[in-house]
Amino acid sequence: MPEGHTIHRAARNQNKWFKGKVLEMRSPQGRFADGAARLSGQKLTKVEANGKHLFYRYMDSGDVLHVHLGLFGKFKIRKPPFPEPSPNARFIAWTDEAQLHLAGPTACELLTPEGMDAIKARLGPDPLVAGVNGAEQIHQKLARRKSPIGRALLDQSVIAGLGNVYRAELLFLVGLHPFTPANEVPLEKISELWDLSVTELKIGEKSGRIVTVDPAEMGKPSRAKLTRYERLYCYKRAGKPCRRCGDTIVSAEVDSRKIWWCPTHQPLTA
DNA sequence: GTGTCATGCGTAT
DNA sequence: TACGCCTGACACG
Repeated sequence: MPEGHTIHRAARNQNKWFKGKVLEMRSPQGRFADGAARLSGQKLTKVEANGKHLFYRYMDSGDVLHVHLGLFGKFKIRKPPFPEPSPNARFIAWTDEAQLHLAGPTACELLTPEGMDAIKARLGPDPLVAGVNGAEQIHQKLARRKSPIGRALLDQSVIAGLGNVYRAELLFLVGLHPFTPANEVPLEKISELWDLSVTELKIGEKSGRIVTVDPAEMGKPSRAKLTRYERLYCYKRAGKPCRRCGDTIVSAEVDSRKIWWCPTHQPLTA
């Protein structure tokens, strides 16, 4: 389930197990055989997350492993005794203590540091990178865009790390209709959106799932007590009542991705 | 068991 | 705008 929170969580977890360690590596599926052969036996300096991208730094050689999970990619961390890797594993990498198992990524490639910088350069601010305030930057990028804010939020060069779930939920939380022209969203609203992104993605990174609903509104004591059907306000809730006002959640397609909103909380003419 | 859809994105048209 | 890539979950029968 890869939006930015998943990627940062993966980096944190993988650093815990593999940072500073010499990793053996191979590609059961074969599509990363050359890369695995090159990296195998190298010491992994650290894992960095930026938006939905992961960069594995090998400072001794300068090699960078770039992974993007896309829609289907998944990591597993396994403890010994290691089970047989699935034949479709793009790579497995391991020490004596743990094994990292990757399947189904959109990107798994070797880069130079320059190649990594080029990818980072085209990403907008990432709410999960500490110490960044992206509001001004985002506002400037949107200044000349008449296209809908609902499209802009999935553009990784505007803001890095949001996916379709956070898009719908954040727009609900700030009360913006997804079809609002991006350049008509005032800086204060962008600021609100940015701050909420930080808050919500942090919650997602900690818990490992996207939970935007305030548990008190559902009469629950904590986020952890919410059922899978109670965690979101809008995403995939077409035809259901808004949790706050009871109006019917509606949906539409933007660039062949679905989006959901509450007509009352997110009027087009705000 | 089969079919559809999905938290993504690059490339071709 | 459409398609291809890649996998797993779930609805349906």
